Order: sequence, then structure tokens, then C-alpha cells
Amino acid sequence: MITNIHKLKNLLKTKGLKPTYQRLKVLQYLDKHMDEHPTVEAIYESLSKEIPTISMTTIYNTVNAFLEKGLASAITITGTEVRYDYITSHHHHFLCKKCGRIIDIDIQCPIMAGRKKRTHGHKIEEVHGYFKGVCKDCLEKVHVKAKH
Amino acid sequence: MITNIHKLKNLLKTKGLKPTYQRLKVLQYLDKHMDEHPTVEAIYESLSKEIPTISMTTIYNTVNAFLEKGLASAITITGTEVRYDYITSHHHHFLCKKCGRIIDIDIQCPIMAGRKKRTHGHKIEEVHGYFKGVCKDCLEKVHVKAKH
DNA sequence: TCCATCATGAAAATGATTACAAATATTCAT
DNA sequence: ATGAATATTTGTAATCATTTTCATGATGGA
Repeated sequence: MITNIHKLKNLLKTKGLKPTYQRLKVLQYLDKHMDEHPTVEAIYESLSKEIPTISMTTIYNTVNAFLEKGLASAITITGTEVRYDYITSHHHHFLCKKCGRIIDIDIQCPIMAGRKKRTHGHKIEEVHGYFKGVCKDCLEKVHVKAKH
Repeated sequence: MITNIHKLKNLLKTKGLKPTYQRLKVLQYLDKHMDEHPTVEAIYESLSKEIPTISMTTIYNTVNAFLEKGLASAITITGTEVRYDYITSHHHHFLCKKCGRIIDIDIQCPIMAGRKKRTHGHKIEEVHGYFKGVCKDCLEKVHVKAKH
């Protein structure tokens, strides 16, 4: 989903964040590279080409502000790195153990689809899920290899 | 679940891990303190009372070995710390935003209950889920307060 | 018993994240 | 538009969890 810059600017405003150049650029980056679930490092690498003075601290500050405001979510699925996800709709993630890709999976969790939002007396506000396994592409590669 | 030491010893053997004293103690700790989902720090603090020479390195080595062999799983739900879980049955986790407790939730995910284990062509080997919200106890506290 | 292998432990290195303080940008009332 | 008040950015330095390195010690098979 490529959203125009004015919409992103308004989005920041409605969330109570001043739409600074850096925040806009980070948000735009998350929007454009949604399916890559970038790391702070990746965001920095890319943006520093356009904004040579930008610092890692700013990226950290910005993504943390986004997390607080619910604009982004952190993915800690691999255990060794934190990746960030621009939140648009509710979805889960799939980590391929072979190629390491993180793929969006749009399965609606039944617990959220239901209206009660309670389990064992606990009030559920967020549902997070992830799967691990072997992705379609890697499965096909194995299949091709096996034929020889 | 308090399992006796011989069973734990055999468990290590069947997983291809030498049943050293340290590994046994870590495994026993995870078994006993299952519902606390301890951090490496917590395991170290507790075990060093009994084994003064034990080092953090050993705890790290051990839990990582357990992760590889599927004896334990890492919980990165809070984002700021890694906690470890002794794997017995498949379950999900609930993080209370008020008190910070991580509570086990035994909801069986329909995707695992089904026989196909495939989604969008990807082969699913592991299903992880977690919820965030307010736990039963914290909800009751708020309720009591509101009455006054 | 000897050797090879693996686990342990201590110290040092690494690497990601945060704290801090000065410089800069943004906002908003005028 | 201007400028004071406020918030943000930036770069460095510090922190902290985790990993690596390596020397030592234990284990188990030949």
C-alpha cells in the first residue's frame, strides 16, 4: 500500500506526533517496505542516503514513538533481531526456517473474531501470532532438487 | 509439573544432550518454575546459591541447547527481555499490561488442530501465539476500587 | 590408561539500544 | 512574518545483555 505523503502527515498529526521530516520519512519507509519488516539498521541504511545527517538514535526514537501510538508493531519472531511492521490490518507472521523471510499471513484469529474478548477471566486487548516452518518457495526448491 | 530427577536425566539423554549436573539443574529449575517463565538472570541467581561456581555462560549455553533440542522455548513477548519456557504441552501466553505477569493460556489454535498444517502453500511446523491485556486479578482490583 | 570429545567457567569482545547535552527545527501567539 | 517556547534531532559516550574465546576439567570409548 503506497500512501501519499499528505495522508501520512495527517496520520502523524492524528496520533499526536509532530510530523517532522524524519518521522515522515521513516513512516513512508515502513509503508513502502511493509512486506520486508525492516530492522532499525535497514531503515537507517536506506534513509541516510537521502538524509545524510540522520542518526540511529532518531530511528530508534521514531519507531518507539510509533510503537507507543500504535502506528507500528515490533516483531521479535527470530529472537535475535527486532523488526518493525507498519500496522494497517490485523495479521500474523510466518518465519521460514530455510530462507529466513518473514511473510504476512492474513488468518483471522477466532478469538478476536468473537465478541467477548475474554479468556479465563482475562481481558484480551491484543492478539499476536506467528508461525514457523518452510515457505512455499523453499518447499518447491527442495522438490526440484529431489527430482535429479 | 514436578518431575523427578531421573526422568529429567533421561529426557536430556533422549534429546542427545549429556546429562551434566548444570544442565540437570537448569532443566529442573525450568520444570519447577514453569509458570514464572524465568529469565537467564533469574535462573543464574537461583542456581548460584546451590552451585556457587556456575557461570552465566553456562546458563546461556544450556538454555540455547534446550532451545535447539526443543526442550524449551524463548518468550520475547515484552520486547525488553527474553524469558524461557519449559515445553510440555502446546499453549499460548498472556501478558498482563498492568502487573507484567505472563500467564499460560491453554487455547488450542484451530490451525494446529486441523490436519493439513498448510497455509498459503507454506508448511507450518510451529504455532506461537500470545495475547496482551489485563489479567483477571488486576481487573478485580480495579473493580473493588471503583466501588468506593 | 590414554586419547578424543565435549562441557564448563572466566574474561574479554561484541553489538544493539539508551542517556545525555548541545544544536536545530517546529509551533503558535502575536 | 517574527520570535519565544517547546519539542526534536544529532553525535558521542555509556550501558547492558549476550556471544566468543580459550584454558581447564570431566567423560566415555578404544
